[in-house]
Amino acid sequence: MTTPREKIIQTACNLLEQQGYHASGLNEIIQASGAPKGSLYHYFPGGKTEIAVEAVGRAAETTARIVEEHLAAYADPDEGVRTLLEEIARRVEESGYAAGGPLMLVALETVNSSEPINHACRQAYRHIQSVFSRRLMAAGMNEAAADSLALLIVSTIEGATLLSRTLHSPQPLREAAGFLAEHIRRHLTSQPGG
Amino acid sequence: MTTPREKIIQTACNLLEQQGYHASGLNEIIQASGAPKGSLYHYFPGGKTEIAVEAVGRAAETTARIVEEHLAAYADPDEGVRTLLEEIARRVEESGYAAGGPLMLVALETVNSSEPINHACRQAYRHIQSVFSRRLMAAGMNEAAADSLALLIVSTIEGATLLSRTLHSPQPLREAAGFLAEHIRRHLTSQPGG
DNA sequence: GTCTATACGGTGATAGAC
DNA sequence: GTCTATCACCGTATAGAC
Repeated sequence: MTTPREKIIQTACNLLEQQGYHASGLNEIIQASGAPKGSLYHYFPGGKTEIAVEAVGRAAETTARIVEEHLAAYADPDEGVRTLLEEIARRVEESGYAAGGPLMLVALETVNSSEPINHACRQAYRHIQSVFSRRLMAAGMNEAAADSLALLIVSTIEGATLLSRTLHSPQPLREAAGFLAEHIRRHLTSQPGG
Repeated sequence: MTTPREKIIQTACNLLEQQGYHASGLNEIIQASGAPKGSLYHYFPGGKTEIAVEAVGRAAETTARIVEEHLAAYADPDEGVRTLLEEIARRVEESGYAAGGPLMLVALETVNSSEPINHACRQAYRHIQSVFSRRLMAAGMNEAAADSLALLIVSTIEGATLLSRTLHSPQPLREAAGFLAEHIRRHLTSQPGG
């Protein structure tokens, strides 16, 4: 069942990722989604803000699922993170550096202008952080250390994606992949249960 | 000598940093700068795009100077980077997470929509990267290794700033400070001349 | 639920007087 | 150099018919 509401949210996800909040007009979103134009405010009484909040939540779910899949596919978290970064680099490059980091642009644009959207972005990043953190705890780290390292992982991924897109090069993401994998492995092997 | 052109560029720097390109209107920039409104296209025949290009260049110079000062103030690059990150965290926190990372927002907004502005952002990041790289080479690293590590440093700073602003917490920047300093020190001590 | 029409303010940019 | 007036377009949001 693909409701008009669903199509609008998914289209908004892509447009916000590539263009950002202010550059993505309501008309553009509706037209690209193929959803009926007249029922926009029927499905989203909160207007553009509500669409963005829903899109950010959707982007967070999608991202968290991808992260989980990569982390679950390898016996060691450092290898999971490394392949995740390589996959991100592949996707960013494949899109011609037009896509990648579905949250960062909206997060920055709205940090000072929309409390509801900022709240959604915070929840999104905290959710993704928790996925990394749980995996690190399962590998033997205590909660505080896992949370700290998970936050660093998310920060590094976002920064490397930002630089890769801006510089039109996968190098920042590839550098980050090696750096993160090395750091994670070191922290795990220095743990009591390592 | 503070020409109207100069005032406009500096005002644009601040507004672009806080709100981004699409959210900062020409009227807003002119009014906030106190510059005469009628001479906008006399000083900037290229319109809004030219203002943004100039502002990005100015932001890059300012940032590079701050980085250089911190790196020059310490005998070891890892300590310079650590205090730089702490200074950034202080500034971001002090602004109420409204400012920080003068380039990232414009860089992301324009990566797919304005070639001239993207070019300015690329030059800006490359310039800042070279400041780190030169300091690492002075500490004994070879050029390739220094460039790689410098790119990672820039990526990590940008990502941590992004997360700190979004989450309204200095923690991402503080985590990044410790991890980067540790990583840099390790790389330097494993070098031949370390 | 979906449509069309429209209100209302804003945008970047230009023209021409001074 | 600076001003005012104005352009054509776009934005979000709403009203009312069906």
